Amino acid sequence: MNISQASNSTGLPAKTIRYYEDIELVRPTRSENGYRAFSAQDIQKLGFVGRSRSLGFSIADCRALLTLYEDRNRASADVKKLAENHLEQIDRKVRELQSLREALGQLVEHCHGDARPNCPILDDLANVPDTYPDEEAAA
Amino acid sequence: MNISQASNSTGLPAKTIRYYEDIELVRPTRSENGYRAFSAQDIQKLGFVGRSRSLGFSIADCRALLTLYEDRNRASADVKKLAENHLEQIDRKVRELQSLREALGQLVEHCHGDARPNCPILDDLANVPDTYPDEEAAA
DNA sequence: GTGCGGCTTCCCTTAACTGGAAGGTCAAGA
DNA sequence: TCTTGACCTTCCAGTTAAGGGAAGCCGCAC
Repeated sequence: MNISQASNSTGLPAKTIRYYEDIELVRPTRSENGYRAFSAQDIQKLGFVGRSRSLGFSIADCRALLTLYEDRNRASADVKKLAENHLEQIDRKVRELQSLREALGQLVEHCHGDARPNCPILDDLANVPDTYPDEEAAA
Repeated sequence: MNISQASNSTGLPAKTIRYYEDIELVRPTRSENGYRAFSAQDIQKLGFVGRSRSLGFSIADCRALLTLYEDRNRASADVKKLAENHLEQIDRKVRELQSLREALGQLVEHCHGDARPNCPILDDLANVPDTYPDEEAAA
């Protein structure tokens, strides 16, 4: 199987597949003409990595998952631990983004957004903490 | 003001400040000995950038915000628009992460996580869609 | 034999820094 | 005066996970 067919089978761009070979996630053999030759197993591994990546696992995680995947004596607890760590990272990121969203949302809400130059968003970024940020000071 | 003092005042690492000079976000003057000399305005701009960055704005956004900040005739609508675009990006990212979290959470939930090798997480990544993923097929 | 698509390698670019090496500057202490 | 140590400088490389593009084989159809 040539690289373009591997690409079609996995949904991964050819460039990405070459990159994955470069970092030794897969090791396709070579045909006599020098073209990469992907086995069904290679395709399987590429698909595995693609799905892992789409779940947000890093390449390092994917490598670990592949190793576990190929280890017939692995403990599912090991896999679960890896996935749970990743889950925690996701949760952290979501919380972070939400608090950020909150802060920026506040700012946007208080900006009248017209042709006048006065702008609470810029004021806040410039660290001119006036009036609105907390209502307690405005009482 | 030397770079370490600028760093203390703004909370930005010295390395980052040098980088910001490199990409011309700030243009500190130089002392006779070649050291960077930061004015109060420079500090103000660095702080502005730091706060914008911590709200997740890209450097390109920061540059635009700085330009607006320094434009006495800017319309607050321009700033608001930039911020709102950014808000949308954040919302998109949060939704994306949440659906990802959902998918991975499902997988983790169904993994018994013990010493046995059988693991639904790996099965899913290997694209062996059996039993659990949708209950409709298990009926 | 020549065109064209597919394949190869190689190098550059991305975003936003961070780390580290080699070397100049400055103030204090022996 | 010399030295030590902290601080400063520039420059180069590395990070993540690829993407773009150039230069040059390979293979097949016309």
